[in-house]
Amino acid sequence: MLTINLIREKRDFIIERLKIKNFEAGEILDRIIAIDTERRDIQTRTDQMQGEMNRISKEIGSMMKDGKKNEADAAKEKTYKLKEEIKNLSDKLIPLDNELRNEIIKLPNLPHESVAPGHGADDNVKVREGGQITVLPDSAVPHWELIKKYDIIDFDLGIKLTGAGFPVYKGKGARLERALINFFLDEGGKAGYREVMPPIMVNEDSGFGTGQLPDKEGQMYHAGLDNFYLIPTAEVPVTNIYRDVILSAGELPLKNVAYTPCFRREAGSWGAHVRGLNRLHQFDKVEIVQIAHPDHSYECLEEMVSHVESLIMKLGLPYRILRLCGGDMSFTSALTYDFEVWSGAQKKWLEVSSTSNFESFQSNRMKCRFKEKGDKQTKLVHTLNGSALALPRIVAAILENNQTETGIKVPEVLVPYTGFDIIN
RNA sequence: GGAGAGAUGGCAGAGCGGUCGAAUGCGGCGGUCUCGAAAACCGUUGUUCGCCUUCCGGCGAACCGGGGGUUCGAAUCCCCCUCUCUCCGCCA
Repeated sequence: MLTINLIREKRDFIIERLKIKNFEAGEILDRIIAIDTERRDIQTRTDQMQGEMNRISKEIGSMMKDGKKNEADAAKEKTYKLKEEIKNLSDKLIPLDNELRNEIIKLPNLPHESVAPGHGADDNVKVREGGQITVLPDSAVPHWELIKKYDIIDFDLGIKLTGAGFPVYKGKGARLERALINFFLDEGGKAGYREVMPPIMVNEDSGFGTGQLPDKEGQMYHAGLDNFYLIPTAEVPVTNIYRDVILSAGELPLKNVAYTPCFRREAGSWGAHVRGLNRLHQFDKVEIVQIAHPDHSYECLEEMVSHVESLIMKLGLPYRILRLCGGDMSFTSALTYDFEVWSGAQKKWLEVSSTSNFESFQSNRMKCRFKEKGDKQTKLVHTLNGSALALPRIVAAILENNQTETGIKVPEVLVPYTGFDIIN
């Protein structure tokens, strides 16, 4: 959520920046500015009247004490009309506040100056790539055949238990999944992230704080009886740890890493291109989240990018890093790097991490602020997060790229975690 | 699920219709003392919005879990909601 101050002061700048995201902001901004002007006018007037009212009430108090009942009654007479005027005016204030907020939350975050214009995936900018593109023999098969062959992930059983997109990991498949989670968590710990285990259901306030609500309501599973949402990513609970909190500059950046299952309804996005592990309703992910000082948040972002990159390198997977163009970025992000790994048998790139700086977009929703030492005023922190990493496509890539005649070779770094070096 | 009690500033905890943004203690910050530290002593100490101020700041409004009501006036009285605690029940 953009701050009202920025909107008041930099209307034209916002319009320019949002063009990069192919968003026409002019009309909304003008509406916001008009509502805001009216709101301030009304508040100024009600504040004045309320002050007058408070003064008279105090006078009545001391008159009563002094036994001047007649004077007090006369003063009461004066308040009746004033009270009514205040009510008439202040009744307008709440609807105006709501209206204002409803308009402001329609505005996406401003893209960072390094973000290229563009409309979709084709316009993303390749930052760098690493690893060797895997060349597999013609006999190589995609992961959905490998998991059947070795009986390590069972989609049909998941359909029986729940529905499509809820796989059951079995035997070495389950072990591999757990090994990856532990490996990612341990690597996060080594990089200075505190491990947390948050709830995987959140309330409405948390959903709003990170920007899932009201926008992506339909993309989350909702437990209606209690009004809880199953998290689509650990970003939601972990970032909301700092909702309504005032930090001191000295404690920044705060770094947390969390493993959670993630739940996504993925309404309307199924098709032939999302076979097997490519898209699921429930999947595992380790997420890193940073709460950063605004002056240093882009250094934090670079550090997170290096961390994610190191994970992929250690797993020995070919990868590339993309800086998303304006049209492909999320509503909430200021700058996003996507990480993709090469899936040898499908012969395509699979997105395994999205690492972003949200600047103050989430913190303004969450009211997460900090104070500089000796400073009275509060400022908004910057929030960042990244997948480090999302499991299913990593598993898909490992299975496909590492397949051999005799079985699937487990990446060396994972062997201490799995307890085996081949799936056969 | 049943019965009862409660929710006040960073924490603990008073206040139960007017002078209460709120006593007191602890903590935090600044200072005195000290070679330095501790102790002691002194001072200071929330957030949001609006108006004025080119800085420093000043003035006003609101906030005592959330929402509504009574009243000239509400932390204090009434209603609803949420949450917490205690006992009972159930239970990994």
